[in-house]
Parts: sequence; structure tokens; C-alpha cells
Amino acid sequence: MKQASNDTVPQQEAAEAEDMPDVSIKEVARLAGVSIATVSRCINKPEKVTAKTRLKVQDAIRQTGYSPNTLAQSFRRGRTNIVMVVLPSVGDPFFTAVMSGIRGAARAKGYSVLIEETQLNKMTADEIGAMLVSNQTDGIILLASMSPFGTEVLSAKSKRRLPIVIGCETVSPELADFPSVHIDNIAAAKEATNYLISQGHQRIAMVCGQASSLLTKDREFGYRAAMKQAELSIEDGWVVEGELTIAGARKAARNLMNHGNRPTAIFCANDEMAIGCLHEIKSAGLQVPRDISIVGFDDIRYAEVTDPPLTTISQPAEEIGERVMYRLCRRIEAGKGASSSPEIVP
Amino acid sequence: MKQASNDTVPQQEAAEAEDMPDVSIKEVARLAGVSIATVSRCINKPEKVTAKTRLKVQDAIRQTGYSPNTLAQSFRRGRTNIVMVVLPSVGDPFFTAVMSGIRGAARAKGYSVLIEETQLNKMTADEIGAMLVSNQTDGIILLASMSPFGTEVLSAKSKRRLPIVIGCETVSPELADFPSVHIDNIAAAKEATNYLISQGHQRIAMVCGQASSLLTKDREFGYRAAMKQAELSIEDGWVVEGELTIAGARKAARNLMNHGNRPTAIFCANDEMAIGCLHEIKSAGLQVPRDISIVGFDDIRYAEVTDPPLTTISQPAEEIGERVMYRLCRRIEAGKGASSSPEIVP
DNA sequence: CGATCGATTGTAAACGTATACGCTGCTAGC
DNA sequence: GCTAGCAGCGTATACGTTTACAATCGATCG
Repeated sequence: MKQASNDTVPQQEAAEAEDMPDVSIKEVARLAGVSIATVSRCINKPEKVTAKTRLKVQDAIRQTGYSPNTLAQSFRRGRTNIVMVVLPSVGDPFFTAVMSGIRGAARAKGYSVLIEETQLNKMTADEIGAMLVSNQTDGIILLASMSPFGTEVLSAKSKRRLPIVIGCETVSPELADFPSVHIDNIAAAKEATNYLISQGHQRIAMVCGQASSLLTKDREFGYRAAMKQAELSIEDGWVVEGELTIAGARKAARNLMNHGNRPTAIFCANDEMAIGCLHEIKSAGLQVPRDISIVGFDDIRYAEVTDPPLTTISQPAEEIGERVMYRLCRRIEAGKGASSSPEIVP
Repeated sequence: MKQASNDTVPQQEAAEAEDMPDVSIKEVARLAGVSIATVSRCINKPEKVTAKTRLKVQDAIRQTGYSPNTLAQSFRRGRTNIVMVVLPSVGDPFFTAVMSGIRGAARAKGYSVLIEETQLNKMTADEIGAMLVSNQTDGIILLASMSPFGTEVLSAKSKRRLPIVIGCETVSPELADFPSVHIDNIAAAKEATNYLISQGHQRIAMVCGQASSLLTKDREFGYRAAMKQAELSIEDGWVVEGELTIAGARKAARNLMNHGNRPTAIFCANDEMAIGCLHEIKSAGLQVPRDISIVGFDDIRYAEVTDPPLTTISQPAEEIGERVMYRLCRRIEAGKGASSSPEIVP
């Protein structure tokens, strides 16, 4: 299990194509015998140029191996065609699926995607602010709650007119102004809880994430609502807050198993935690679902290969990703106006 | 399970800070009563400026809410402080872990990370080429094999002097010039196979990825070497090539279970496939490891929560990520020269 | 006190592209 | 054949920043 590295410098340098370090539009213009304006037009608005000159220019481009300096273009146009996605962790398969949708839409629209994580290397508010304000990007998709970072976002947004769209995460009051795409987490959590109730469970616990995650808080809210509606009581200690990781879930599961009034079912705020609970419970010698039932949330692909298969609430992750990206694109292209009316989709 | 969207336009506009759409260095200079050069120096080389003027300038900056135009900076400096990472799929937990290392190092060095996937939306060679050549980035980390995409990389590299470092993926001959960081996959695969042999297995199969992935090919090579060394034969149909997904692995597992001479052990090229095999075999009513043993590769975090726990070859994923990023940084900073001698690390 | 040198600041050019504006030449209508 | 109109192209400027070089200021030393 060794790690090997080699670091040889490429030697075959002057190959068939003598490498041109920096061929600019000027060189192309000179070679084609036209002005740089014409070259620029050939590239960006070919219909504004005669077929003849277009050919000349295209030849020159091919000959020089010219490709426009993206940095200069970005600078001139004030556009980078890069969007930033802020999410808690790229390790979460759910966000991975959302990213997949975002990326697909981004590719279709000609954008690159820059990813920033909030959880991984605990960022400071300053870092977040700097990140958002460094306008290397044309817009931002927030999949993570920004609430721990104060209102930096707001100021960033008001100063630079940077389009921001929120996905997945429920919108906190101070961000209510931004467009957002997400499922109705409260309703979905109610559904999950009702499912357990319909199976005859009365002592139902919940494992959710930290308070900073509005997402899981909404799910907790739905759970409590469903319990109340069914007139079932929630004992102290049945709602466990843990890190949104396997390890965090294990700890939560231990707490629940040691509870004086042990629940017969657990609703987990996401699948990763459900998987952690499942394993911890089985490790403790209990059986699932005979002794304790578990329901997860997100329907990540590992949910199908657990033993027993995990019951989970499915989110159309990719679709959410696509939608949020397209929404952002509209925002970017529209500059500022053009807001669409709210949509509801199944 | 509804999807709700709201798209209201922010209304509270002229808050306390009247938003300045585009305050440039000129405005700051005017306000501070100095030249723009001095302002620039205050920001980039504060030691070259008197404390008094520095204060004046800082005041002006605060007053105007100025922040440098990153696009102009990038253009001027010819640097974006963005690096690109090309990988097969962000969904793979192993690459996620590598990314985590990359990202940590990137943050430390002041870089943002732009991620591109090759597998997800099957890219054409042209797309890859365009991606690589659009020099919005200061350097590229290749975690995915570029072999399906021909030599675009090479030409991109020779034209622009774009630093490229390869990680994880074994280096194919035409890319041997680039620095790379990876474990010895052949040795690790041998180790895995030898482990199974030491457990008394004689009929050992392997599930690996497509031919395009040199990575899994190397692992196959190691497997074959170990088998040969132990004088064990490999029957036709024992080496199954499948997609590097759970579904792909299931199919492979079915093939192996239906094999006339059914193997007693399977070595999988990665954990995701191992998990797929595991589940498919259990679904077929066989027991693991009683009937068939399974060994995976990568040690992703879901490996610990399978039933039974997965035996797997661990890679220092984060460390690889860190190393490859630091290597790239050196490349970027050194411009062109400064190659270090090969290192071997446990 | 004056000259010299170093520290500090200002001036101006450059990076590569996009485009507003003006000029040229062509075509068509009379 | 002349002119009006227009398509095609060139000239020149702007974008915001960094930096080489010049200029200025102050201080120190002779």
C-alpha cells in the first residue's frame, strides 16, 4: 500500500506544432489582413461579416491556433460563465444527486460550476463573505443554510447585484426574498411519520441534524405536527440532535436505545443517519424492523442495499438541481427584472 | 411530496447602505486624495506605503465599500486562482474523499475549485478539449482517465503552459510526462488477492470497471499476478467487466453466481461494486462470507455499515488529494521549472 | 547649507477583448 | 449617372487593474 510519485518535467517540447505561448487576436488580424474588430466579429457575430473575410479569418485562426483569452473576455463582458454552488458537504449522496442535476443544466447553458463547502472546513463568516463577494461567479446557488453566517449574504447581494437562488434548504426569514426551489419538507416529514403511525407505532422518535440546519428543523416540525395530530406524545429525549453523519447517528441511536421508554420506531432526518442508526441498532443485537423500525429521508442510492432495505422518503434530487440552475440562469440573463410567478409541481 | 417554488423579487432595496453598483479603484483614489497606484499598493504591498496614507486609503475603502474587481485582477495578473478537477463522478465516495483533501489544500493556498465530471454527461473529446483549453483555471488535476478522449490534453498542455497533475488514476504512457500522485494499485490488488488466498480460497473472481479505466485495469493486473504467483487458475468468465456502479456490480455478481464453476471469493475493483455484489448475492439467498467472500477497494465510509462489514483495501484518499493539490500548486508557482525528485511514501 | 540618496508617490502604459461610431464602397432606385 | 441607403470594415476607446519608470519629497551626511 505504497504511495508513489513521479515528477518528471515534459521534455519533448518543440513538437510538430511549435507552441505559441500567447497568440492574441492581434496576431490573427495581422495574418488575415483585417482589423481586430473584424476578427472579434467573426467569432461572436459571424453573420455581420462577409463569407470571404470570414474564411480568411478562420484560416488565420486555424494557422495560429488562436483561442480567445477567456480572462480578457470575462473582464470585458463582466461575465465569467461560472456559477458557485454552496453546500454543506459534497460527501452527502443527496447533494451529490442535486449537483448532478445542476451540472447537467449548467453544461446545457454553458456554465462551469464552482463548489464550496460550508461544513467541511468550518468556515468563518468572513470567509463566507469573501467567497460570496469575490465576483468570479455570475451567480450563486445556496444548498446550505447560511444562517450561521449572519447577513453577509444579504449585504453581498445588495452591493453587487449578484443573482442568488436557494435550493433544498428551507428559506429562513431573512432570505425570504430570494427565489428558491425545494420540496415541502414539513409535509414530507409528516408523511413519513404518518407512515410509521399507520404501521401501528406509537412510540416514535426522531433523529435530526444540528439546529443550524433549517432543513432538518422543518422535518422535525413535520414530525411533531404528525405526532400531535395523531395524539401521540413525544417523550423527553426522543428527539435527538446529532451530526449529520454516520457516527453522529450511531451516537443518537445509542441514546434512544438506552432511553427508559424505548421508542419502537425512529424517523431520521436523512438516509445517512438512518444507515448509521440501522447499523448501530443491529450491532446492539436488536432487529430491524422487529424491535425498532427506521425511516430515512432522501432516498440515496445506498438506501437500497442496506439490510433490511431502508424505507425512505424520496426527493427528486436531480430535478431540484436542474430547476434551481435554470432558475438561476433566468436570473442571470434577465439582469434584474423578470421574476416568474410561483410554480407548484408534483 | 410536492415541490414548491417562490420567485419574488427582493423589494427592500435602498437599505442603510445605498448600494454602489461599481465603485472602482479610481473612486477610492479620488476620495483618499492619492493616485490609483497608491491604492493598489496599499492593497497588494502595504509595506511599500506610509502608515499615514495607508490609513487614508483604508478609510476611503471602508467608506466606499470598495472591493477589487476580481475579473480585472485575473485579467491583469493572468491568474484566476481557480483550479479545475476532472473526475469520473462526484457521486463516488472515494473521489469525494479525495476532493476533500484537494479542497482543504486549495483553501489553504487560496484557490477555488472547479469540478468537471467525465462520466456523468458523457462528454465528447471536443468538449473535454474546450474545457481544458478555456484557461479560466490556473491548473488542472486529472482524477479521471483521459484515454477515451485522445490527445487533446497533450495539445492543450503544449499550447498553453497549463500545469497538469494526475491523481489516483494510473498514468497511461502518453501522459507519463505529467507528475502524478497515486498508490501502487497493482501491489494493493495483489495484497487483496493474497488475503483471499490466505483465507483458503482457490476459486477467486474479479469484478472490474470498463477498459477505459486504467485504474481498475491495474487492479486486474495485480489480481492476475497474485493468482499466477499462487499457481491458481482463472476460469473464463471469472473476470467480469461492468459499470462502476451498484447496478453494474449486481449484474456482474449474477453472472458469477451462475457460472458453471462458481467462485468462492470475489475481488471487486471498488467498494461501490463490492456493495452491489454483496447485496445481489444476499438477495440470491447465498450467505457472505460463508458461500462467497467479498473484498472491496477504497474503504469508503459506507463499507463499515454493510452486513457483514466489508473487507476492503484502504487508500489514503484525503492525503492523496492534499498531495496532488500541493503538487499542482508548486507547478503553478514555479511557472515551468522546479521539478522535484520522485518520492515514495508509505 | 547643499547635495545625494532612499523612500514614497504619481504618471502612464499595458493586458486582450468588445463595440460605438465613422468611413468606405457597393447596390439599387430614380 | 447620380444619390440614398446600407452592409462591411476599420479606428479608437473603454473596461479596472498592476507595475515599470519618473518625479518628488524628506532626511542624512559632508
